This record gives sequence, structure tokens and C-alpha cells, in this order.
Amino acid sequence: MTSKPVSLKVLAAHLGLTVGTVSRALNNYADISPVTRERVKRAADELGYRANQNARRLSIGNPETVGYLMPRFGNSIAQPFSAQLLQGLGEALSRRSWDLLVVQSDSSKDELAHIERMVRSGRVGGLVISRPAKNDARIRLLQELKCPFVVHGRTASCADYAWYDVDGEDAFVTAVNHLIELGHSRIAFVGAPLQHQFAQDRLNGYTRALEENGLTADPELIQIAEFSDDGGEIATNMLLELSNPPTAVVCLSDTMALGALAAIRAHGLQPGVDVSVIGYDGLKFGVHSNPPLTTMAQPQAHAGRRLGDMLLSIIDGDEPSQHQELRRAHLVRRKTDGPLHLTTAQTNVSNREETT
Amino acid sequence: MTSKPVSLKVLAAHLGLTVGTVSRALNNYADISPVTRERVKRAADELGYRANQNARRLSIGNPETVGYLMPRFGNSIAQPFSAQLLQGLGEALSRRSWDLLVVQSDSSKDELAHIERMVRSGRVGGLVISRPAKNDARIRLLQELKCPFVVHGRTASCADYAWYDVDGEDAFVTAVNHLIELGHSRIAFVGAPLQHQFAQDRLNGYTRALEENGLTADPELIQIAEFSDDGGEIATNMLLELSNPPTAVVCLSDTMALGALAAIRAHGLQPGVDVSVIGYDGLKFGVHSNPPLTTMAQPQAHAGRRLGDMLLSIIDGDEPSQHQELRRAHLVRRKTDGPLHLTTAQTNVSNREETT
DNA sequence: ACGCTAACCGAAAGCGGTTTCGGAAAGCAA
DNA sequence: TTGCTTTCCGAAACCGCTTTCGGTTAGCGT
Repeated sequence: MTSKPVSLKVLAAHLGLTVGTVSRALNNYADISPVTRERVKRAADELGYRANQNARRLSIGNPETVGYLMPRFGNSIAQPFSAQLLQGLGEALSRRSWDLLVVQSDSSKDELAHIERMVRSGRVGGLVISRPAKNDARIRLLQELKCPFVVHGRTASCADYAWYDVDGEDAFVTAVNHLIELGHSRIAFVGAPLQHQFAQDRLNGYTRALEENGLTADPELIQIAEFSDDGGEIATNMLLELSNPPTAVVCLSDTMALGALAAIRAHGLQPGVDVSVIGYDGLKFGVHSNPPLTTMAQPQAHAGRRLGDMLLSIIDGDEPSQHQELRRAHLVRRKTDGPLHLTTAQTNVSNREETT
Repeated sequence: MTSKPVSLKVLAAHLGLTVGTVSRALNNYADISPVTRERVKRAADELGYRANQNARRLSIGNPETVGYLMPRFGNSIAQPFSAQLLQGLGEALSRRSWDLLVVQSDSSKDELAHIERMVRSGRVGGLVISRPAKNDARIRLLQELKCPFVVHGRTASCADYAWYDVDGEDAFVTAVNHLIELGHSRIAFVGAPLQHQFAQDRLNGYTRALEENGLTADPELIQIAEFSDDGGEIATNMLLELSNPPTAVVCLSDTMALGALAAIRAHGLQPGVDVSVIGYDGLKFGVHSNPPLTTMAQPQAHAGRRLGDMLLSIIDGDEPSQHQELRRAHLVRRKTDGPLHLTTAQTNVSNREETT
């Protein structure tokens, strides 16, 4: 279907030169006279010549491409991050005119197979993965394949690979501290299964902050559910129906926090006055929730760009361990954090309503 | 850095065969005896052999890759669709083990340059673009390059290329009709600049529905602003401060609708009772807005998959015009559409407040 | 005039596969 | 045994580009 592009051969013939000469001319070799160099270049873009990249990359032995493993997402409300991250990655790569390949897999098993195929077949020169599991098989695989990679997030043993992460533990420490300063002491944690490292990190921050303030972490107040708004709602329902419900809850993500708000409202309670909630992510949508969601916002803007630059450096030969970047999230107060309102929260426990 | 992968040559040497034989064995040629075929395959995956794709694709003259042009997004709140769409595209492509390249550009000019480079350099065998402008230069370029492509969305003259779109005009007709059935007659349109075809389509639906109901479209009631929540808020503020404000407003997107809700609340009015609003997109977040947003939901789930399949078919030789798919959006009623409340809406006009 | 260096380009060998073609060995019929 | 297919594999060309290596020509000093 596609019209045949002009090759180096026809360009050379057109010029009465050999392919080698033309190639060197286009690549600014010193052994080509300035006049023929210009002549070649003029002819090249008159004929619309573009070097075939498959051929070129085969020849130079460099795929000039990196892969991005899309995180598999359930029914998460939004992945606004993916887009931003891809954009940043693309920026970093385009400065060298490298390409960005996105890869996705259904199961974690064929994700590994995918990775192996990608790197063994020379399709990518590096990979960026995100949301590592606690003992992520992908990381081990990439290490033994000796394939450069960076990870968005990090695991417990992250000493010898490159990563960019925002400190979830720290974030939840400040979130909980903030709630304690507001007078709360029964603070709950709404989380998701702990196979993902970030889920564990944030839980750790929660418990650490409690301990540091001399509060004992009540196991009842730790609710694990599906990583979605529905999960957040279910978990929060459980919490509110406890005999001694929390007066504040920190949520693993803004998405889960939205579910928490729904649950609270459904119980006839008022988020931010009867029970406070703090989310995590800093989704812009949070401005429009009911009421606007207080959250720990992560500096997401430059993640992709940084990740891309790091990966490129490593491919250039840098030691992966030199490229580790930890950012902090910051509290953005909107309307769901408020001072303790003991009476209201403790009385309206038995309301059970349904959200639409 | 990467450890050298085993090539066909070493595999052949290891087996005491020639590369040609090994290649044919792996590709199930009939002129290879079953026993050596199996022997070769066993050895191949024992040694972890993977055909170098650059070499392979160069040889077969097929990039086996399609590109996705990421829509440039300004400060739009989120691109939740991109992720889903990429996922669908990936699915379609992976069934043939084709690759997906994402491309993005800062300006529309180097987007064209990008495209030309991509196809001329044989990096991609096809392209998918989205959100076409009214007379999209990319489409013309791709046509003259004779490069297979599909577009997500469509322009006015869409007869001779392939596209997948949901009928924005129809959607806004049903939205406006719904509002009229609820008793509204002063219905406003909050939109964005009309260079994008979808913005025009939806406006057309708005005006058409008005006409079909014997209502005259009041130019005052058509507000064009930036394509974002802030834009929606600004536009709605203008509307509410009219001497004869609307009692309902349809918004170009859910994101803009969220801004509209904010403006309405800031005027001390109640969305869904004092002034109705209907968005477009069907964002899941709409459930959590204040109040939950009524919207025209588009069937987004399969877009990527369909687009991918279409593109592959066209690359296989199908006529592009055979692959045109128009889907309909459907109304999902939440809480921002309600019957006409004349009194309240007409009196609270002069409130001016600020949102945070 | 000679020799020597520098400037410039052609030739050719890869890169790692695919695919066509031809020929040797094996099978079968006569 | 001869002759003729099959079966199976090796040889080699090719995909389009890069890069090294020589060799020719021009320019220079003497």
C-alpha cells in the first residue's frame, strides 16, 4: 500500500555516487568534500530521502528504542499519570530521536515473557517499568538479562538499580501528623492488597506516624480492599460500622478516597467535619469532589522526563545506582480535613444507606 | 551493557547447520525434515534464541509496527482515555505481535515532520491519529504518503479514510431533547474553540436540537472557552451573569462540566435543580462530583481495539472507506439534570463568589 | 621534475535475518 | 541396475544502511 520510499541506492544512483559515499556525506564524515556533502544533502531532501531505521539500527547495532511497560489497570478511575509520564518519556527520548514502545500484557506471566522477547530480540535498548511488586520478578529478570532499566517506584531492596519514586511513607507520616494536629486520634487506613510496594510503603508511614505520636495502631482501623473507588467505599463502610469508628481516614489513593467520601456521605456524615479524609496522588479531579478532597500531592510533572533521562544515561554506561531519585509529596488542603468533631461522629454510627 | 544475544549464526554453528536451514526450520518451512525442525526448535529455546527484529523486519520489508500520535494536551484535567485506547490498540496488535510506537510532538508543525519521518524511514506501517482538526493536515499528509491510517474521530469530509467515532452531534441532540422534555427552553452551550471537529459536531447537535424543537438559538447562550474545567467555569460564569440566564447548560466535555458545576455552586445556585447541566464523555469520576454529573457517555471500551483491527485490515489491503464505524453515546442520568425551576434560577443572578 | 602527503571517493565487508535456487542423497518404479 | 521424483539441506543473494580500508587524484614543497 505504502509507496516505496527512496533508498540510499537510488539516491546514490541519482547523484552518480556510491551508497557508501552518500551515507558518509549525510552523516557528516570528514572525508567527504564540503561541496559534495551539500550536494548530497540537497538531493536527499529534494527526493524526500529518509534512512530506513530498521536497516540503520541493524547496522549500528542499536535499537534506539526503549520500552514502557504499561501498568495493568483494573477499573481504576483514571490513569492521568500514564499520559503525563508517556509525554515526559517521549520528550526525553526525542531529544536523541529514540523511539518509545509501549508494551502491555494481560497476565504477569506473559509480561515476563514479553520482556524477555523484547530485549533478546533487540527491539529495545532499555525498559521502564512502574509500580513494582514487593519482590518484583521483572526486576530480577532484567538484571539477569543485563538490560538497562529504570523503575517508577521502588522496592525494599532498591540499592542496585535505578529508580524514581516519591516517598509514600513520608507522605503518610505527614498526612497522619496533620490529622493528629487537628485533634484526631482514631485514624484509619484505607488501603489495597500489599503486593505492590507502594501500598506497603504508605501503610508503613501510617503506622510509623501513629507510633511516633504514642498512638497504638488499632488493627480494626486498617482496611484493605480493592484498589478502586468502590474498594474505598466498601472499606470505609466497614470502618464506619465499627463499634468505635474512626474520626479520620487516610486513603491509599485519591481514587479510593473518593469512595470513602461516598461512604461517609451515605452514612449521613459530613466528610471534613464529621470524619476527615486525606487522599494521595493530587489528582486534579479532587478539586471537584464533594467536598473537594484534601490530598498528598506528588510532583508528577517531571517523572517521565527524569525517568527517560536516567535510562538514557544508564544505557550510555552510567551505574544504575547513581540514578536514584526520591521526591516528596506535599499536603494540599482542600475541604476534607477538619478538626475533631467527636459527638457527631460517634453517634451516627448505625446509619446505613446506599449510594447510587 | 546488554549481554550479546545469540544470533542465528551461532545457533546454526551450534547445530552444525547453516543459517538458512535454521531460519527455515524455525519458520516451519515444508522443506525441513520434522526431526531437524524439532531439533532446531529445541536448541533455539535452550539457548534462548530470539530473532533480531530489526534484521527480520528489514529482510521481510515490513516494520510490523504502528504508531499512535498522542494528542497534545494542554492543561486538560486528564486523559483517561489515552490509557484505555492504548490498551485496546496494544491488544489488537499483540495478536500479530506487532509493536506499538507512541509519538508526540510539541507543535503541530513538527508533528507533521514527525509523521513524514516515521513513515518514510519505515519505522511504522500505519498510524492512528485522534481528534482531527477541521481540515486536518495530518490526514492530507498521510494520504499523499499513501500510508495506512485510521482516525479516532472524523472530519467533515471523511468519505475516503477509515475512522472510528462516536456521534457527537447525535449525542447533543439527545442531551438537548432531554433537557427540553424536562421543561427547559433557555439552554446554553459551553464549548471550546471550534478548530477541533468534535467541538463543531457537538455544537451542531446543540443548534439542531433547538431548531427541531422550534426554539431559536440565542447567540448569547453559546459560550466558547478554553477546553478545561477552568474554561467551563469561566464560560458558565458568563452565562449566569446574563440578564436572562439559562436554566440548563450542555457542556462539551465532562471536564468542562465540572467547571460549570463549580460556577453554578459559586453563584449560590444548585446544579440539577436551579440549573441543569449535562456533560459529555461519561468519565467515571462524574459519579463523585458535586452533585454527580449527568452525562452523555461514549462507549469508550472498545475504541482502541477496533481502531487497531481496522488499521491492520487496511494494511492488509482493505479499502479504508470500508472501515468506518460510528457509535452512539447514551445518556446516563445522575443528579445534575432536573426539571425547570424558573423562580430560583431567575432571581439569584447577581451573586458573585469565588471558588478556591 | 620528483616524491609525499592530504583530500576525496569507491569497493566491500559486515549487521542478522529471509528466501530462492540448485544439488546431493534417498526413495521409488521400471 | 537405471532413471526419475521427492526429500532435505547448503549456498548465495538480498533487505538498506554503516564503516573500514585502499587507492586515485590533486596539491605541495624542493
